[in-house]
Parts: sequence; C-alpha cells; structure tokens
Amino acid sequence: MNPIPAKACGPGRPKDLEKRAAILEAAKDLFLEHGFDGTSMDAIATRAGVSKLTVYSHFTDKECLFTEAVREKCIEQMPTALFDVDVSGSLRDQLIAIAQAFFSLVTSDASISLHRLLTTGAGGSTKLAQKFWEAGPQALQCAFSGFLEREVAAGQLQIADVRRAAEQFFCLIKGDLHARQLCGCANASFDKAEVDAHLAAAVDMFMCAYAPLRQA
Amino acid sequence: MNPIPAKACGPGRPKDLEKRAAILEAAKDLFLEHGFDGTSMDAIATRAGVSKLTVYSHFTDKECLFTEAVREKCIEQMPTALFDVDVSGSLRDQLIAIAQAFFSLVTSDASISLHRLLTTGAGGSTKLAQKFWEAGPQALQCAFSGFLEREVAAGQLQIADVRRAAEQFFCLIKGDLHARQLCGCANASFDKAEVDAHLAAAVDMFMCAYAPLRQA
DNA sequence: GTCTATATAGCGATAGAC
DNA sequence: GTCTATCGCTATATAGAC
Repeated sequence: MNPIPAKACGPGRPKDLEKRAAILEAAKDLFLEHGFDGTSMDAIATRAGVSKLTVYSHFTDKECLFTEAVREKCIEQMPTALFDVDVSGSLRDQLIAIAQAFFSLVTSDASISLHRLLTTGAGGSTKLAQKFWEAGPQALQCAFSGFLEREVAAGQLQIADVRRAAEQFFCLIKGDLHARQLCGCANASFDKAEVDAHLAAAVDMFMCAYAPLRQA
Repeated sequence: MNPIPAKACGPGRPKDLEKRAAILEAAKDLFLEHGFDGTSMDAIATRAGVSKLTVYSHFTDKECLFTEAVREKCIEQMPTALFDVDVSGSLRDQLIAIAQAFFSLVTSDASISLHRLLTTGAGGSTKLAQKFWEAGPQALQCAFSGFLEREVAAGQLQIADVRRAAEQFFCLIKGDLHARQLCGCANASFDKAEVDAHLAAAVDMFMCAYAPLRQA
C-alpha cells in the first residue's frame, strides 16, 4: 500500500519490508506447525511467495529466522494484561474469570505450539526460552501477585507468600490437561462442562486454603 | 551368557538377542539426548557396535525403532509404586516424603527427556503418548487416590473428589520448576533448600485446603 | 546373519544472470 | 534486489560379498 517510505534506510529497499513480513509470517506458521527440523527453507520461501535467496538476504541463516519468528509470535501471543480488569464481583467470580482467561490462553493452539517449539528449540536456545519465560508466564504471575496482594490488604485472603500463591494458582489452573495437551495426548478431553468443573474446583481449593477465617 | 535357547524361534538366530539389546540401548540413549531428528541410524549403529544393516534387520525403519526404544524407556522409568510405602509418621511427613519422591522422579533427566520426546515425537505418535500417560502419570495419580481415600476414611482429610485432589496435589508439587525445566530454561534453580521450601509450601497448602476441621 | 559400499533424495547455503 | 540453477553435505534405506 504505502508506495515507499521515501529514503528511510540504507542504499535502497523498495518492497523490502512487506516481503520480510511475508517471510516472517510464513516462518511463524510453518515452524509452529512442523517444528524446526520439520520446516525447510524452501517451504518457507514457497509459502511466502519469494525465492529462497530472498529469505537469506533478510535473515542470515535458519536459526536466525527461527529466533525472530518465535520472538514475534511470543509478543503477538502475550495478552495485554487482560486478566486484572475484572471488577465489582465476588472474589470467587473474579478468580473464576481470571482462571478461564488464563486457561484458554495456555491451552490455545498457538500457546501449545510455542511451548513445543521452546522445549525442542533450535539447538541450545536456552536464552530464547529464558526470555520467553520472563516475558510470558513470569510476567503474568507477577501481575497476579499484585492482584492477590490487594485482596490480602482488603482482608479477602490470608496469604503469607503471595508470590508462591500465585505460582500455585496457575499450576492448579493448568492442571494436567495442559500437560496432556503438550504431549499430544489423544484423551485430552475438552468438554466445556468438564473444563468449567475443573476450573471451579481449582478456584475453590485455592480459596479454601487461603481463606482468611482460620488461625493456622 | 545363555548360549542359545536351543531352537526357539525362526530359522536360527545365534547372538541375535544381545545385539538387539545393544541397539535398543544405544537408541534409548541417543534419542533421549538428541531427539528423533537429531539422531541418525548411523550414530545408533556405531554406538551399538554393529552395522547399520543389522539395525534394519531388527527394526523395519527408524520410526519403529523409536517407538520400541521409547516404550522400553517408559517401563524402565516407571517406579514400582514407590510412594505409598511410607509408614508410621504424621500425615504431613508422609505427604512430604511422597512429594519428594514424585518431584525427584519427574525432574530427573530421564523423565524430562522422555517428556520432550513425547511432545515432539516422530510424526503423529499420539497413540504412544496416550499409552505413556495412562501407564505413567495416570497410574501414579490412581495409586495416590487410594492413599488419599484411606486418609479420608481415617478422618485425617476431608475430600469430596479424591481423584481431582490427587491431580491437584501432583500439579502443585511439579510447580513451574518442572515446566521451566522442560523449556530448557536456564534460570531453573535447583537449590536444595529452595526445592524443599517449595515442596513444603505445596504440602501445607494442600493440607490446609483439605483439612477436616472446617464446615464448608 | 553380518559387514562394506552405494543408490536416492532432501536440505542448507551460494554463485551468477537479469 | 530478486530469481534460477547448483554445490556440498547428510541421512535413510538397500545391493552384493563373506
């Protein structure tokens, strides 16, 4: 659409950017679906509608393209702190809402594929996994810790270590459905009622453990 | 050691079995360490001390060998219900012991590698993952459900859905350390004291939620 | 039944034309 | 800056000798 941004960058790049975007889009799709080894540079180039050398002109090698694609997919997948904007409901309702949002986030196809990619990433990409973890799950836990702290201050909960409680909450919500899904396990049942029961049970168990009316 | 089982099987196989065992051993090691795509049939043959064709004479193709190796590793990794043999201690001590055993099991290198293999197994090996899940985690949860039921009967705990409580317990124990380890995340701290604190917190939270002295 | 040598194919990365 | 054609390498699977 945009003709050309005049003379923005280097020696001259007419339609550079949209081709780069197409390549990244193709890379994201294929890497997520078939993994690192299962995706060839040919396939990426073909799907992007460009030649293989064009791919290599934008990205030095396969691992570089992989890293960039995963990074983009991560920030694309990251919610805009969607879960702490519940208001004016009972604490249980708020926790249920957070649980539903978190569960549907981590069990989405994109999240599952991302997890799989990172568990088997290109060679030893520990740095990438590290960054993903800090920017993703850890940030969510941190934000949820803030939520819990406000509830504790309001006398709705009684928690000594808020950080650890946040971790426990998310682990309970994920349950083993998430683990089964990661394994590609077939019996990962996703009956809506089943999931709702699971989430409600997790929230109730959490609230029961951290209810303010007990003298432990 | 055994010379030959006389004429047990087909046309005749002198030292067949020990070579087959060597191949499977090599396959288990290499697949677990480098994954499916990262392991070549050459490497397996070399490590097993046999020729590549000998490998193909015992296993029709790579995927078949992979399946067999993973299956063997699974039953090899499965504990002999090690965790319900605690006796004569406080309930908390028993749960702590179970938690430690379970945690060291699932965070062992072998378990982590197995999980990684199954999340990215050869092609669409959903059946294999299914069998693994039923024979592994699900069996453990079932056994632990029995443990919980006995405690409930003894008035030590108050649990409506024992099965779900068992799932929650194991999820709490795994925590996000397990998930971070699966991702190959570098900041997976394994300070002994840190882990003990995590396990104790999980057990306390569990007991607090299902303590018998409350009228919910 | 086992080994050395090879056929076949696919992938990552590059050289040269336009 | 982009494309067609190709090199170099590796891997799976197989043919023929002992």
